[in-house]
Amino acid sequence: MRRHNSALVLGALSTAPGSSRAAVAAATGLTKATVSSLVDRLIGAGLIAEGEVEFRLGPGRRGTALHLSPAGPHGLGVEIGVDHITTWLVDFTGHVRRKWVRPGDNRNSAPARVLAKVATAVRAAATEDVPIGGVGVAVPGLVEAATGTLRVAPNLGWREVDVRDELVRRAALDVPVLVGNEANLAALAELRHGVGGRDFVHISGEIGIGAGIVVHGALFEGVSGFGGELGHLPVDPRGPVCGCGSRGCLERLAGQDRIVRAAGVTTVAELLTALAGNEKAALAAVRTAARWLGVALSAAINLLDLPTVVLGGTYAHLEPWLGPPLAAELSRRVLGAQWSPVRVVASELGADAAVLGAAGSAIRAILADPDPYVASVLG
Amino acid sequence: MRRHNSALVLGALSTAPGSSRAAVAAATGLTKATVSSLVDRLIGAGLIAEGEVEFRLGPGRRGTALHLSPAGPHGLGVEIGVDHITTWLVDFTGHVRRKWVRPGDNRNSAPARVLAKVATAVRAAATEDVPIGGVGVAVPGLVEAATGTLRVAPNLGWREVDVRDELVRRAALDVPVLVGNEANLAALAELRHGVGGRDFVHISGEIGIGAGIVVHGALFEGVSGFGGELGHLPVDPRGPVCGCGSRGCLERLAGQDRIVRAAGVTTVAELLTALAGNEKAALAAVRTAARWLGVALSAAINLLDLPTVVLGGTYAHLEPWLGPPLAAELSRRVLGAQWSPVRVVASELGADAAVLGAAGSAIRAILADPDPYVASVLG
DNA sequence: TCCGATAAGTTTGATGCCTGAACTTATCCC
DNA sequence: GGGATAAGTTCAGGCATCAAACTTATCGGA
Repeated sequence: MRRHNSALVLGALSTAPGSSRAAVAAATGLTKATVSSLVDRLIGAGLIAEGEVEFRLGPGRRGTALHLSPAGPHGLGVEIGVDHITTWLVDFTGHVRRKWVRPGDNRNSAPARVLAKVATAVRAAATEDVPIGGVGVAVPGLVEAATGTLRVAPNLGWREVDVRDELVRRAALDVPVLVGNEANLAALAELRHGVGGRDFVHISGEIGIGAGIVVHGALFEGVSGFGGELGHLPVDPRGPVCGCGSRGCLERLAGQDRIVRAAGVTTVAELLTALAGNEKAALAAVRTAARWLGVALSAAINLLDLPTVVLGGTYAHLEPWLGPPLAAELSRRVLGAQWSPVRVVASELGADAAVLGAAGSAIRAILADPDPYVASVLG
Repeated sequence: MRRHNSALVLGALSTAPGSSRAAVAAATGLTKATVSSLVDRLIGAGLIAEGEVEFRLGPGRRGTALHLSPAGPHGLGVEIGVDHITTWLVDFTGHVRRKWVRPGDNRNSAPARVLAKVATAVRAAATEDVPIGGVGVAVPGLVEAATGTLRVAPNLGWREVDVRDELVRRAALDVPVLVGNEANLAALAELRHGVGGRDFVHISGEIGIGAGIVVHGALFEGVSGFGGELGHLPVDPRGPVCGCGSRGCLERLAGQDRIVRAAGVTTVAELLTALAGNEKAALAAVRTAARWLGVALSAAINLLDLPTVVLGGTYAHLEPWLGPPLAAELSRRVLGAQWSPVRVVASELGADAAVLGAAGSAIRAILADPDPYVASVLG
């Protein structure tokens, strides 16, 4: 009961920072008295801090602004990439406090070896003089959310790795560890820091194409956590064979590799230069990819009824060329488009969305249920 | 608090009817004392009834079985079809108490006219000597769940009809009225009475192809309630033009009409005869439809990570021929299939799943939050 | 400058629900 | 018949919420 209401209060302050106790009471439907006592407890645990006195015209006492405390529990985000391990320390309000990057070829290393490095990175971050509320780990593969097990990560060449348990053991952690798919966590970052609102599909195209689906402000992970595999939607049933065994997967037709090659260049940077120079092959390559993306996304939107598509990763940079034809394709293929047209926007988060989301997932867990953390602080 | 726990108790009895108070306490994590007092209240409101004394070996007092009361609030389900209005009265335990059917061509009638007939049917049902807990209305079109507004129903030729308000006004109802898409409500019926478990896509193919998505035992309706439009997934981007303005929609390639025509017959009955007689054209037509269905469903499953496909409506009858090639297509195209193969099963509910689900949605609302009903009974 | 009006935040007593423990009831088995 | 076991009830205690009264802070007009 108090547990639930504490989360309500934190939620109100998260969406409307700087609210007074009275404003929080109004927003949550609780009484001022209840909010007062909950806020006292949350301040005691270091989750909330008081700020300036409110500025407002007219009569009446001014409220004291409340906000999530920058000294509250920090989230530690880890991204295990193909050629790097990136670690970000993010404070309770969402600001990035510190960043580490360890380059290295993880593709050709045994999982145990890489996880040992991750554990070292986590232990190093834990020596910072701030409380750690949880660790989030982003992995480029299928993750079983409930257990934190990585089923398969094609680009790492990993299979059946119990990332959570391994990490808890090696880093001797006493805080929650959450493991998630890269694309899903990037979508979480978009939800917290981005422009997608509370309902969207976030597409992140690096080597593969992943999607994170956010509905009513919550990540939709599917039944066992394998949801959002947009890259393997069959968009051209008679199309080229894919590594997954199927045919005509989106990844083959609109993936970064395909676009770059069709444009007659070798890197994304070159592609962008070519596009800026209005080179025909590049423009056509992007337009074709947009069409295929449109087919896959219209499937997703007809099923899930989402108002917004956020282009992340490499696609964010291609948005000026990719966005309009994609939007056109969607307006043609989405059944409900005439009532609520689908918005296509570019993410502003860049390539680091996944680490940011990983750190954010740890913070989000505390926001959603602060009691365990509060209890651990207050004893 | 009590509100939430009352729902917990009802939920436990709904999944395990005949449990004793002690068993409910164990299942919910509440204490025996709490369960006792909650059960007293729910019996007083007529939601729960005591049954026989438990039969069990060994020492100790026997518990008294509890179950949802058949005299509890009934759900009234209405289906507004193209050529009929069907009304079912279903008791709190899920048993059908009475059925009414009013044939009539609703396709060529003004919504007001049809809704007047629906209101008459509802008032007639309300004269039965049982308490009505709510009304559910199934409509073949896009429904905005929050407001109960029908945005468009192509087969009825309706647009922008405020079904809920109209019906409340005309039938002078003082109980909740829920309006939902036919396919979504059919999926709810499958959840309550069917073989799909707690996570599945339910496909109902009549004139169009609709899908209801159930995840973690709850209907997934999307952001505004327009989800599950499987029929308009683009499965063959270069395929035939569809009435919706897109190209290669599933409905065109695997809809009932298409299968029947491709088989060289004119009705579903003839199709089934032809299949039973091993006629080549019929077998081929169904096999082709299965392939296209597989493409659309693999999109759905890659996105949503669902373990089961339930074939409803006409497809249920075709399952012996449709199921195996569909399952094969899915195992090829679904990325997670190697870890958790997708199960394809035929629904056993027949054509009436939507009405049943509509009635069930009213009952479900009370199970999920019995307090308003309890308060209305106990005053 | 003082005082009434307004609004934020706190204190206090009452209420309602859950809990744990003791108690009653019912049944088996020796 | 009595001990053991288990269901269900009673009762005192605790905790969170709430409404209402109260305190604090600020404005604006007399």
